[in-house]
Amino acid sequence: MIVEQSAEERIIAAAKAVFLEKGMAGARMQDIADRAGINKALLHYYFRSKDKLFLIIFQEAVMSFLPQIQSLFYTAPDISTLIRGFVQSYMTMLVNQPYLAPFIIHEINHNPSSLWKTMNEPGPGPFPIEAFHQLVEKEINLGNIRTIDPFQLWTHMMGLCLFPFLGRPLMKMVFRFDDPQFDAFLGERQEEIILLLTTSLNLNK
Amino acid sequence: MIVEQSAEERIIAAAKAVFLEKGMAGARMQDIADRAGINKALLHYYFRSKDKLFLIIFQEAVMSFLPQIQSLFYTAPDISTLIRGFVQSYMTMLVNQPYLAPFIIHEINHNPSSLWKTMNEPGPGPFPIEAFHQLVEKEINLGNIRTIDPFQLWTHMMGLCLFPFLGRPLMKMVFRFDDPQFDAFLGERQEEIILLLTTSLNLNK
DNA sequence: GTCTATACGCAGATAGAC
DNA sequence: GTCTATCTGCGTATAGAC
Repeated sequence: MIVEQSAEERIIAAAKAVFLEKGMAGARMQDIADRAGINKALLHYYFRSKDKLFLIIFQEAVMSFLPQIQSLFYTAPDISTLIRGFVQSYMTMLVNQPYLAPFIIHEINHNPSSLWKTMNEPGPGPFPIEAFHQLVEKEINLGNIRTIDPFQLWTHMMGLCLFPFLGRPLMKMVFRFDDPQFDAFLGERQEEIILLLTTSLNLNK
Repeated sequence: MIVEQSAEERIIAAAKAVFLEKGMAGARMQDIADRAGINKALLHYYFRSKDKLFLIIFQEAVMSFLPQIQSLFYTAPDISTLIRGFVQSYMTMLVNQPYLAPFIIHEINHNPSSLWKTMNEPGPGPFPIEAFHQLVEKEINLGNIRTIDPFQLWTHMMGLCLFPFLGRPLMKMVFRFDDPQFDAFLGERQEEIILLLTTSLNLNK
């Protein structure tokens, strides 16, 4: 069933598509208006400026970019299950939103202040780093994994999952992959990352 | 001793600084002229357009971004030495060029065609993926490392080293690190990456 | 709320003097 | 080669009719 969208909803959807693909500096209000099926003036009627509209899209994007793994912490019986669940759900999300990672990386490096605006909002923080910290230390004390800095482990997980979505054009060129080959590579990568992390942490007893 | 630079050299240096910091869409010809100590007209005298100037800087950046590890292949006695040499030299380069990684990632995703122009130039290819492929397969056949797709290993190495330089603002926020803390984190990261890779490949006998 | 028309500033590129 | 002055188009934002 097709639902009628209000002008405001159509603008948000259009702005999200254009900003994520082109970035703040490359996006054009005209493109957003065209995609939403309205004209430029109406954009300024609903949202005063390009900056205001961008901030809304940016904040929404940051929230979906930072892994929402609170639930994983409370359901995963051990860190092996956590890693597996994280890698699978995070990479699936990235496959479905191919522009998200390059967008976030670019914008946080060029306008860090908008990142802080996002963080100073009410509600639960975007990522429970303390909980992750405690879980890793618990597993180390139990002798389940080797000694490792939780910050380093977090960076491993993020970097291993994210890089293919950031460097895709480069990798396609260096590897001489076409799109189907790259998709196959991504599919195999989930298990490879899980294997890499678990073997290094001594989880594959 | 201070060497006199020609106007053309000063422009290239200024363009490199501005383009890497702001990106193609965010860079301004006026900024480049100011930094080079000349005026806008002279930019167009030496380089016909912003696009032409950008392409020069972009090609140079890609060459320094793709690891130049040909020499490592011929001097490293084994893959453990290769990994260690790669991680140390690559991360040192990235520390010294903090804008390089975000710049490349953004531009290749927004103008992939310029990447192909870069690659179709004469001279040695930017990265000897075949040589890497053969080395990994040789080590697998010798029983020195576990079975692994060389493309996956390459992606591990790149992603693990690069991500902190791409997500720095995000990580500083999530980890609540200031600059000295982040630098210390980067220093420790080199050995952590080497440990992660070697233990997972069964190289730490 | 939605539109057309337009004001305003900015940035890339050029003309032409020296 | 290097400069000042200027042209031109584009993009954000606003004015005002309906």
